[in-house]
Amino acid sequence: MSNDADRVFDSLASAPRRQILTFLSQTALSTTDLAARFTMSAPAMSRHLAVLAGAGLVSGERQGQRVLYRLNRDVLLDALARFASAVDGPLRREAQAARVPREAL
Amino acid sequence: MSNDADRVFDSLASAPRRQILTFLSQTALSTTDLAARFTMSAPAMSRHLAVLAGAGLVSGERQGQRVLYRLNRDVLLDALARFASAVDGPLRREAQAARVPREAL
DNA sequence: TACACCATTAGAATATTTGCTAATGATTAA
DNA sequence: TTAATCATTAGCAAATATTCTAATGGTGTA
Repeated sequence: MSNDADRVFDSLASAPRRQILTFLSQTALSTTDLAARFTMSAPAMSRHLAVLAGAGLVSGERQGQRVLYRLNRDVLLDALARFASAVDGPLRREAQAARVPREAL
Repeated sequence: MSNDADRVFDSLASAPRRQILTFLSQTALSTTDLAARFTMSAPAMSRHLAVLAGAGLVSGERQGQRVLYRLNRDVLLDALARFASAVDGPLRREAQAARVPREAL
């Protein structure tokens, strides 16, 4: 019964996973690359990446032996924006409708 | 060792808690009010509210027997915006600097 | 083929979360 | 004061999450 927002916010509840996303916002990295940056075992990192991928926040693409993970920036920002809209109170509703598209910021 | 962001995102990992925040975005509500809307015991709701209050996302004010909880909208939106900025890649950095203040949207 | 390396899955230990009921505090009203 | 109501804390059980090491799978190279 878990929807997209559930998976995204479950993913973001982990500080290491949020940090992973910030690393991936700079460049694509492999499981081992990331594990080294975290002093964390590769299996543990692999699980974190699986959680993030399950939420659609990252995508892994095999490049030879390695699997390069990249951030799906739009999925993440859309989820944040969607929830931000949901908690924007009645007074801000019309402002929401006239919101400037993210690309224009 | 948990910082503000940790507490905010830990809070948001729970679907009921996210829903609580959307309810509170409309109006202040008491523990019992909220428990009734969730088919959840009052103690369970009280704990959720304690978690949210610990993250600074809501504030409770006693009004006679009841305790009215309100959403601290700015704390929530600031946390979301801060993380969104952190994952905005290099290409968007300069756009960030020129970002339109939230109030102007 | 045989070996090395990277990634993932499996299994286990520990810790945390989440829900309940029961008990305790706090406040108002009879 | 006594009773009623709302909120919270305490104690417990079940489920989940996080980490490790060991085992397995996939890929490239000698």
